[in-house]
Amino acid sequence: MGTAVAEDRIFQALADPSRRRIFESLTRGEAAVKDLTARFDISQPAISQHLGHLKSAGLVNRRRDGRNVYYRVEPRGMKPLIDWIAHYRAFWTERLDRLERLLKTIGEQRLRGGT
Amino acid sequence: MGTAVAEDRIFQALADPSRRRIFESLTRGEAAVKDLTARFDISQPAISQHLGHLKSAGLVNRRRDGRNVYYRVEPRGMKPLIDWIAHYRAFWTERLDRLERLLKTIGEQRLRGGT
DNA sequence: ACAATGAATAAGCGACGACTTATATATAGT
DNA sequence: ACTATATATAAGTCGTCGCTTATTCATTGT
Repeated sequence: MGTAVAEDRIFQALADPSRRRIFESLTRGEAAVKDLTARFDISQPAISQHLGHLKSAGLVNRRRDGRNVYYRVEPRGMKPLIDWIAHYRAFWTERLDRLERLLKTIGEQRLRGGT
Repeated sequence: MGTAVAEDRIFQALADPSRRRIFESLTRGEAAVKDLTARFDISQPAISQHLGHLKSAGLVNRRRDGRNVYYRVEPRGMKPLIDWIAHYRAFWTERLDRLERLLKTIGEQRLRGGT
């Protein structure tokens, strides 16, 4: 029953706005903790904790360089999320197509003076 | 600064495992609250609350039929999430491609007896 | 009008999570 | 060895969240 899956940690990691902003910031390039601390208005420990969550979710990687620790996005980290969505992609597109057809049909009926 | 965006509610809605299971269940077809209450091991109010969250996140719709209230997935609801991911798609694919090339290169080096 | 069924809301509780400050660890430079 | 800088961890606080039970609202049938 305790089937904790990959998308679990990812959704949780990205659910917090501050953490998502940090993550988005990292997509624009590798950054050290001090950089992020300067960029955002929360304490350095808070930044480190967020990075810890992102890391254990597989979304970022660490690299040490002297006193600095640089974090960068792990591109493969997003895969489980993409897969989760893709699992229902057929559903989404099918439904969206059906909706478009429906709206089109209704539009045509209205033009013809139908209900 | 309080820029609460669409993906905010979506990520939050999908972050909870129970709620995500309910949502996934709905992707397999429309269902009434009583159906979901029978399907899952949590109380009816809990189900209704989860559905409320999913609804206000734009992920599901309501339809009343007599005493029953049927919920169904709103296909367009996923769009903000897909867009959010797609916004970095160039990033992901670029990085993934580079990674693949790198791994390939390393593999070739190893075959040639390199480090 | 009444009873029965289905769903939503109210209120409260316990756990978890996102912060904080304080402290520990690691590295660099003198 | 000492000091300064960068990061991580510890401990505690406060709000939020997911759940429960109790109740209310809505609809149907007799």
